Amino acid sequence: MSLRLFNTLSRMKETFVPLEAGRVRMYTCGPTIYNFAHIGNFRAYMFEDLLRRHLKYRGFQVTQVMNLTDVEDKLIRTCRQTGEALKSVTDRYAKAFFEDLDTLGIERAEVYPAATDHIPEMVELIKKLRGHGHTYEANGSIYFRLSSYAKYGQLSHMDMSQLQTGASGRVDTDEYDAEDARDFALWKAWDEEDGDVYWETELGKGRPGWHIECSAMSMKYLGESFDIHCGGVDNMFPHHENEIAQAECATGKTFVKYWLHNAHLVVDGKKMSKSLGNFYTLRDLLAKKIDPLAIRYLLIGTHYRQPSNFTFEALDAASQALRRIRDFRIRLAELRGTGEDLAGVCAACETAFAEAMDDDLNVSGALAAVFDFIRDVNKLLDEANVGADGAANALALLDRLNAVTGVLAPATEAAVPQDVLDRVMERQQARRNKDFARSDALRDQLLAEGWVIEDTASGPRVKRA
RNA sequence: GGCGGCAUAGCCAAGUGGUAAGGCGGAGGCCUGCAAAGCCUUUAUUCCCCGGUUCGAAUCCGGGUGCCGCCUCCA
Repeated sequence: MSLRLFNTLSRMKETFVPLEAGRVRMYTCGPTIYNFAHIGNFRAYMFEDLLRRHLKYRGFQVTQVMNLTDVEDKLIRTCRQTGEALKSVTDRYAKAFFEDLDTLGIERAEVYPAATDHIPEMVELIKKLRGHGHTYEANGSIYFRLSSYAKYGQLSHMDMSQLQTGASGRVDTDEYDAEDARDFALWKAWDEEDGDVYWETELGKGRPGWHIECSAMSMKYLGESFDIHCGGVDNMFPHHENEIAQAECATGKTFVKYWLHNAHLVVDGKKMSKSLGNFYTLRDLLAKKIDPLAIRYLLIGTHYRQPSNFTFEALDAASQALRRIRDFRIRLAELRGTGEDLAGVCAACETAFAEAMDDDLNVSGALAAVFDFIRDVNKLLDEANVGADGAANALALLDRLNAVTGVLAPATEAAVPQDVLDRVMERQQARRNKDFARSDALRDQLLAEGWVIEDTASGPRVKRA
């Protein structure tokens, strides 16, 4: 079975066939680095991480590009208000962004181009569009003339004549000098509010419009046509439509083959907002001592095109699920001797897992296969039929599937302190002496300190609570 | 006002025409000195509501209700 992905262009699942055999080039819309990213943002990056990991699992060589938007209206406003230099703000939040990616186990993309490092590329692209007659100038700014591109709206399937200007309430249309409010800026002429944020270019003194960076940088690193472009559903219109218009009007080629959009995250069934008190950055959750892998588990657990409901109850369930996985790995790692090689159950699990993932990244189905496997193997372990060889096969399988999901790794256990080990031994001695009052007291005491004691056939096992 | 998506158990969540995956939680049992872990049984006669199509609908169609997204720089 081959990988099928839901393409927004066709609104259908399509068999994935890359432009170049064995290789995937993908562009994923990245953050505006003017603040800490919130868990809704991370849902998008998590989905893209899952996609790249599965592509790699399926043997593709992946080149992923994620932009960092480091010049933009809000950013300039912030700098104006605080007096801090643009670069200083963006450096700080870029650093925080990468720390957060590491915390969540999100793999690094191959390239993270920043907009301000690619002004010449954007200027070149705008010049090309101007040469092809797709632009006009007004008060020093350069706009893209939408009416010059008949295919506009192909992605969002929007009927341009039905759009209500300013309906979102997000834009003060008076700010625009465009001939038609639907035209968008490619290059914005400098004005006083921009302060020292400007570039002197052939297009004049100013700064790029937001959409142009993605067209310019994606084509620079991935070519004029590439395989996959991802982003949140909110970016479908107008951002991605504009990217298509800019790229295809400049090159005359198809820009992107597969467009993938992730649905949003809600918290307790409601839109995340500061006024509702349900707005969380990753750092907010870490401050609550939440296991970042539980956040990863939760974010990954809902199919990317379904709205996901983030609740603390679900987060707790995710922690418990991780514990089950980790305990299972501990149990396997302790096995000695020889026995059942588990080849059959391993193969069945991997097939079911891969088929689910191939179906537009059905990660819920894939994880269900893993839990079926865990239950089946636990049963065999209870029957004492498995040895180190079978355990090695099972652990190797978990490692392979962990490379895709990132939630099947062993617990990172710090060494157990000697005084804890001493008391475990003391308890064991008390048990041999049938002094259960003493042994239970020691167990309670250790539990209160965060250590769980489990008595197994081969002796006591110590774990973090 | 226009366009699009979603609604499945206490919670999270698969399934999109053939009789409800999986995880968490709850209940009972096995194991255990007692626990924990693990295993077994159980927990939605039913998939937001009302109609319709069909031998058959959570799945298709129509109408509601609710939530979410977009309508010119929000993942």
